[in-house]
Amino acid sequence: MTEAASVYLVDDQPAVLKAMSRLLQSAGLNVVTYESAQAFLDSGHVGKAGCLVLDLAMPDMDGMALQNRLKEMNSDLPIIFLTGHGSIDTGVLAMKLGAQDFLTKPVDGDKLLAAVQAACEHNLRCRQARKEKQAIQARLNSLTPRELEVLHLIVEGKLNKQVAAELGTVEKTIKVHRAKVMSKMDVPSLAALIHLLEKLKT
Amino acid sequence: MTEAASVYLVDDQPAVLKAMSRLLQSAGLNVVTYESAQAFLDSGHVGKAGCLVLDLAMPDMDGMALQNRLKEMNSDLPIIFLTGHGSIDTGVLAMKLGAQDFLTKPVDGDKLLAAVQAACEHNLRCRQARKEKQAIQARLNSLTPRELEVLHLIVEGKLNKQVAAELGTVEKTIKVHRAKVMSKMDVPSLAALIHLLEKLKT
DNA sequence: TCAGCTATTGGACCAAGGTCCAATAGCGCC
DNA sequence: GGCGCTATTGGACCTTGGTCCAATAGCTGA
Repeated sequence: MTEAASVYLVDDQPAVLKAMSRLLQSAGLNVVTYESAQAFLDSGHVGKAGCLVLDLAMPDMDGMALQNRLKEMNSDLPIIFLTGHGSIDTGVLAMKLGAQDFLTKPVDGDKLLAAVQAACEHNLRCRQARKEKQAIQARLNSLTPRELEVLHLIVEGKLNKQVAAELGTVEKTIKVHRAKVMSKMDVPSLAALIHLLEKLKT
Repeated sequence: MTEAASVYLVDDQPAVLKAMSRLLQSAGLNVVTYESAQAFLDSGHVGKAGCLVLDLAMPDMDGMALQNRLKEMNSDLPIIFLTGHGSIDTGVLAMKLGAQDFLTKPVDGDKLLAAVQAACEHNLRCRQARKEKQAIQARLNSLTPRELEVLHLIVEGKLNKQVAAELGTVEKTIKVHRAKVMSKMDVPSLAALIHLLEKLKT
């Protein structure tokens, strides 16, 4: 049904990767490992389901830098940071920037698993919400510019005649556009249309 | 216009209170100080505008405990934690539980001021949103049970006749209830009504 | 150039919503 | 018992929305 979630492990120390990989796999999780942030970015797994377990301190691109990159890319992959010598400030900053969790090495297996679980669930919800939004957006994109104008005014609660006045045309024309909008957006009622657009906002 | 925001300082060390108080006041902020979490709770300032600057380690009730209490009380006062010897874990935990910020002592004056500014702005938005919700809720509460039933079905996009069938009555009756609903909720259109209820959800 | 999409409009007609006035019935409170 | 609120219903009437069929005009890509 839904795409299987994976845990993407990024750490510059192969030994750490190996150990954590074993831990997560023994809990029945799919694991993919990378030895650098760039390697993960290049892998094309950015938009996939699951979560990221990320070492904070790495050469070239460190964990926070990757977090920023992902943010720019509008990714919704939750990030669990791991750090050996992080400070309170970096931990707090990472959380403020939207990290899912921030754990210290040596990591407690149970904590990591719990964090990964929570992250995957969160990601699942995000992905579903995103999918839903995309479906709605696709329908919106199928509207002609004129239909879009009419849509906006209708959703604002304007009457057909008011819309007509605002757009410099007559009510009959608006009726046609309105019917087209309802049909293209695939909604049976004004209420459903508004609910649909509200979902897009959040 | 809007209630003046204050910074509520809680620390068990009077010297720290005094120093921070001076710092914040010199930036033009209203400051109120407390030497214990309980003292703040007793002060009745929980629902007021502003933000809380809270020492983490205190006898009796510590900072996190106060945070939990406020959460239970459904407060939207943002909390900025201060700590002398906090760990990464506590910092991350506090942020996960919704803290506005988590700073280490000795605190950098600029950082604290910036955090307080951000917190106050956040609080202002929260308070406005809450106020709006309360106003809507008040209108909802003025509806009779029957009107509420009708409201829900209408917002789902049902036709008057469908609502009537569902409630075991006739369309005429629903029209009356519907008119009452629109009047009591003070909206000019179905669209506005739905928008109003959507605001309540978030 | 022609087909297709878009925007526009007209007319007719039906369904649905909104608004008057008016009336009945149950229920709790003074 | 009477008053007020709530729920209910009827009828008349108007406005709005939705749906047919039909037609014109501009613009664009094949």
